[in-house]
Amino acid sequence: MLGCTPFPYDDADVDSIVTYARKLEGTRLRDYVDRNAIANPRRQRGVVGNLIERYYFLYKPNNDKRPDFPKVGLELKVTPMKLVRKNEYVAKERLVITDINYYGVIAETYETSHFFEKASSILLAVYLWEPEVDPLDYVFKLVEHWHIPPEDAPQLKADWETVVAKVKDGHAEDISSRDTLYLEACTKASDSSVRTGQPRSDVLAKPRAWALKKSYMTIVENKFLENMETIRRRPSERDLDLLSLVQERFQPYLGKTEAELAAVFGYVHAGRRLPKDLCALITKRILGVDEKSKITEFEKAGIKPKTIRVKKNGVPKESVSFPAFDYVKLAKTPFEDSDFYGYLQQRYLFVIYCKDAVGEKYRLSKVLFWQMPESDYGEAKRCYEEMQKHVIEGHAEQSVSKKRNRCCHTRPHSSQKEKPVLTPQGDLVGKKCFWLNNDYIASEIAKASK
DNA sequence: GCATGATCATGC
DNA sequence: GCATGATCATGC
Repeated sequence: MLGCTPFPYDDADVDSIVTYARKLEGTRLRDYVDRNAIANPRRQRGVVGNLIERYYFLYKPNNDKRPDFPKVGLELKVTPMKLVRKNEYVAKERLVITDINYYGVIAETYETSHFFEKASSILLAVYLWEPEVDPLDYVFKLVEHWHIPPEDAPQLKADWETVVAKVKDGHAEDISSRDTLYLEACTKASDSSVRTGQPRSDVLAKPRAWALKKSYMTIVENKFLENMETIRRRPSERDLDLLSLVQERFQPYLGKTEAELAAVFGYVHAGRRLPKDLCALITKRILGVDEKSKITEFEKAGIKPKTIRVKKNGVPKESVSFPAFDYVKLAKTPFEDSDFYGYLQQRYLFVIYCKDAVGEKYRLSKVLFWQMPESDYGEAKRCYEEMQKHVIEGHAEQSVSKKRNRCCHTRPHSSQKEKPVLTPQGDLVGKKCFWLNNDYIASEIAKASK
């Protein structure tokens, strides 16, 4: 049968292609490619994918709109993962699916869309990227025939529609990756000054492409790993996007006190106080996920659950802390490259408990997805740079007080017993971290509730 | 009562 | 034993 094709697989048979592709697992490009045959063996974008097409699947990379395996509508995607710590792999990049044509997309529905067609059948080949390693020596970790999982379809559709709605409103120039959870409209990297037309406005917009987010791809690629659980949807919930699903699940528990919730889920034990991470536990239980598991949907969208206890006056009892920072690193890292900047882009599920007007008890009052508005990054940057200035001037022990900044401050994050850490001047100072001001959080919660 | 400092609890 | 998230404690 293989004799019918010029390939080492039957290009009219998906199974044959996938079976052949799987043999990549555990091997390297070097196993198929003669180094001398490669004219320009530089590290460059897409080089691994191109070489695989040419030297493993034995076809010429095409740039036209047809699928890579046109007879069966199968799209090949070759993409890197990297190791961030022991046993923890993350996607190194988003997975770009296809360009967005602003003129075409407004005539599509999600189900008839170009994106849907391209994403419906993907041959995913994942290799392990390593610094300082020749691309020919990257090892392929995983080859999968991937389809859109049914449980992700509602969220992907919601994301797709969010982006397309902006094009329909004549605001393609306002599209941002921040608008969506799993699927994003990412800018095309080549030249950031390029602009293109859009159908319902004369304003030029950046050209963009549909891409599955990095956080999403991390989960797709880790799916063979354990301790990750998907929220099991009831039939009536099948078409809900993530926020609606979460809100629906929390609905029956709103108004209950922490003690009541703890009792419902069996966390009350004589002579023992309630666990400190009760909220995180309860969130998982309300969503029907084992307490030891991570929630697949939250990981895909990079969402962290966070308890917020709100006092009678509407202000959270505590500010929200981030991990401690390194003085030496802080001194030499610009805000835009900092860990802090990364944390600010974190998306949260705020699980909000309010103290009721009469009693003294906190009651579960609402859940809310939150992300810092971009318009506040400038204020956060001011805080960062003020702390940076203290460190550079040899006053690492000095914090940026809450009164000096609308959004954030710095504070110690260690006990006296814990050992101090080095500053650029070689002094030893107790660890500190950035915090989001509780009154800032209060105003953000109020904004979202309007 | 708030801002800031200090410490606890848990998981790896 | 440390990193991280959550919360308590105290001094103005």
